[in-house]
Parts: sequence; C-alpha cells; structure tokens
Amino acid sequence: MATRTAAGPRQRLLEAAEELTYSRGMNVGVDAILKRANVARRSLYEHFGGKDGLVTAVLERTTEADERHYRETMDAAGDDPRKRLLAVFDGLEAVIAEPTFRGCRYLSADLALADPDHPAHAVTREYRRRITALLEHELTRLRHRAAGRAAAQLFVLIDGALAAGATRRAEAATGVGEVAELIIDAGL
Amino acid sequence: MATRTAAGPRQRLLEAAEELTYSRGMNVGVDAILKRANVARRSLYEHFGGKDGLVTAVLERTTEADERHYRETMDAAGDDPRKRLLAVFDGLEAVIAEPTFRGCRYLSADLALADPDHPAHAVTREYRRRITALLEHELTRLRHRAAGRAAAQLFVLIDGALAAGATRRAEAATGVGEVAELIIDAGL
DNA sequence: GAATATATAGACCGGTTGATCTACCTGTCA
DNA sequence: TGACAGGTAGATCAACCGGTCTATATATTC
Repeated sequence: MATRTAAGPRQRLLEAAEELTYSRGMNVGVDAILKRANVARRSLYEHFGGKDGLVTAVLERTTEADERHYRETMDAAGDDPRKRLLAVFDGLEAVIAEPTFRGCRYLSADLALADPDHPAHAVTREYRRRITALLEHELTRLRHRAAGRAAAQLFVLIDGALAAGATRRAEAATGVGEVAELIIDAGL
Repeated sequence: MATRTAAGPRQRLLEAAEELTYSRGMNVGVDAILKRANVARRSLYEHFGGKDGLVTAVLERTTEADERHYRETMDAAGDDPRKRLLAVFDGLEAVIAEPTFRGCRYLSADLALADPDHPAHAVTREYRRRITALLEHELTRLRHRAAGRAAAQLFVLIDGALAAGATRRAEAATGVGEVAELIIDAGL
C-alpha cells in the first residue's frame, strides 16, 4: 500500500519547489523550500541528489502539465485548426491577467541558470520544441503555405506576450490574438 | 582639470558592471565587479551607495544608449515611417545574431530583481514607455488606424524576439520583420 | 521481536554574499 | 609646507549559500 499520510516528502518537495521557484525565482534558497515542504534536509538529497536535481524535476513536471494544458485548450475549442490556434492565444491573455502570473517559468529558468550545461536547459528546450510542433501541426492541417515558419512566428509571439506580461501586466497582452490571426491568415 | 588617467573609478565601475551584469547576470558578485574595474571596494560605496545603486546607474546608462540606438537605426533608414519601423526589426535580427547576445538586459533585470520596490524597475518601465512612444510616433505619421495598439503589438514582438533569441538563437528571429509588416499594414 | 528502510531534526562545513571599517597612499591647492 | 579630498588595499562582519554529517524516530516487513 502506498503511504496514506497526505503525500510523501518527495511530492511535498516538488510542490514547494514549484511554488517557490516561481514566486521567488530560481535563486530561492534550499532552506526556504525545505521549510515550506516540511521536509528534512537529508530527504532532498536522498530523492533528488541536490538542488539542481530538484529544480530539474520540477521543470519536467510543469512542462508536462503545461503541454497538457495547451492540448486541452485546443481540444476545448473544437476541431477547426484555426479556432484551436486562436484559443491558445485567448488562453494566454487569460493566464497573464491572473494576479499570480509572474512571467514564463522557463524563460526565467534559462536566464537565471547561467551554466549552459545545467540539465534544466535540456528540459526547457524540449518543451519549446514540443509546443512549436503542436502549433505547426494545426497550421499544417490548415494547409498553411509555410507552416514551420508560421509556427516559429507564433511561438515568438507567445514568448513576447509572456515576457511583456511579466514586466507590464496591463497593456501587455494587448491584441496578441489579433497578431496571431494575421500570421495564420497570411499563409492561407 | 579633469583627471587624465584613463577614466576615473566611477566610470570604470559603470563599465565593468555593465559588462558583468549582462554576461553573468544581475546576480554577479560585487567582488567580481571590483576586480574587473580595478577599483577599491570603498569607492563603490562612495559613488553609488551600494550594489543596488550601481546596477540602477548602469541601467540608466544603457537605456539612454539603447534609445539612442533605436533612433539612429530609424534615422539611417531615411524618412519613410514604414521603412523606419522595419529597420528596427532588421536591426533586431542582427543584434540577436551577434555571438555576444545573451537576451534582453532589462527583462533579465526585472526577472532577477524579485523585490518590486527595487529602483531598477522604474528605469526599465520608463525605457519601455519611451520606446513604445517612439514606435507609436512613426505609426501615427503613417496614419495607422490604431497607432497605440499597433505600437504595443510591435513592442510585444520585440520582447518576443529578444526572449526567443536568448533561449534558442538559431530559429529565433525567424521572420519577426515579416510579422511587423503584417501589424503595420493591417492598419493602413 | 528484530531488522530494515525511510523519515526527521539539526549541527556543521567551506565558501560567498553585500557591506563596513581602518590604515595608508597620492595628487591638488591654499 | 601642510591640509585635505579622493583613491587603494585589505581585514572584518553577519548572513546566507548548497551540501554533508550524526543521531534519533517511525514505520513496514520478515
């Protein structure tokens, strides 16, 4: 039987680290994470080998969840590829408007982790590749003339909306959906 | 007479901090900056009051230079507002392609400086306002139907290009100029 | 009941952080 | 000459960093 006591230390560590690395940045101290998770110091090193392992595991968890979120957003918009793509940008504006929004976790991670060999970079790179592929797939279904190029452009737009949202909430996501429409329709 | 010996400590501190906060991030240590500037520890606190004051002064310096750079880029493109705007995005692609490019200094600063009251945030906010105004001015000259909105969209595009450039050089700036054209022409 | 694996609590390590301080050196100007 | 502002060099500080360690408690399993 699995433990019955409200999630083990490993799970609590992942959740605490996910929250704190987002709200306080990747440079948050190990002590703060341990305190929040109510976990002994040693358990962190048993389960994840160190801080690097923990934050990498966090990113693996959130990228999976975020990719799932993208898919669900599109599925909820029906079957029309154009509507599915635009739904992504509507969802983006909603995410940025949330009071807890503090920017793109993956961009922050890549900027904060100066060491180019940090395992976290591989996770974020793979995540971006998958989301771009998701966009390209819909563009291809739409018979877009340059699906690959347009997918890259849409993703730059996503990056821009998230970056702008982090630095100036209000006017940030002003009409990114509109721009997405322009990119999509330019190739039809 | 001003000192003759190749720039005083204040200047050297600004230059060293400008380089190191960019290449190693805002979290670079004071020691590294002092060593690079060849300046005594005390001088930093005499001139800038502390690290916060120094990095804020650095941002004030670079925002001025960057705004000047935007203006020069546009002026070099002649008088046609549309060409002047597109020149900005051509310049952007060039900047990102440079091997020393490591992302937008101001986005990094805002993300790394968690404290919302840090004086650096005011500097970056003002910078973004000025650049957006620059874009809006050209759009107005073009008689764009929604100059304010389009300026905001163009700036999101700039943010996106710089963010994308920081995380995946190669395909990053793929056709941001193309998207800029779409935004500009959509309102004519 | 004993053994084992898995927690916890917390002392401790060396290293680094930003900041303060004293002591000394050097050029300029009255 | 002497005073002084402005620079250098470096010791020192408390706080914090990630990581290792010992000792103890608590379960599960044989």
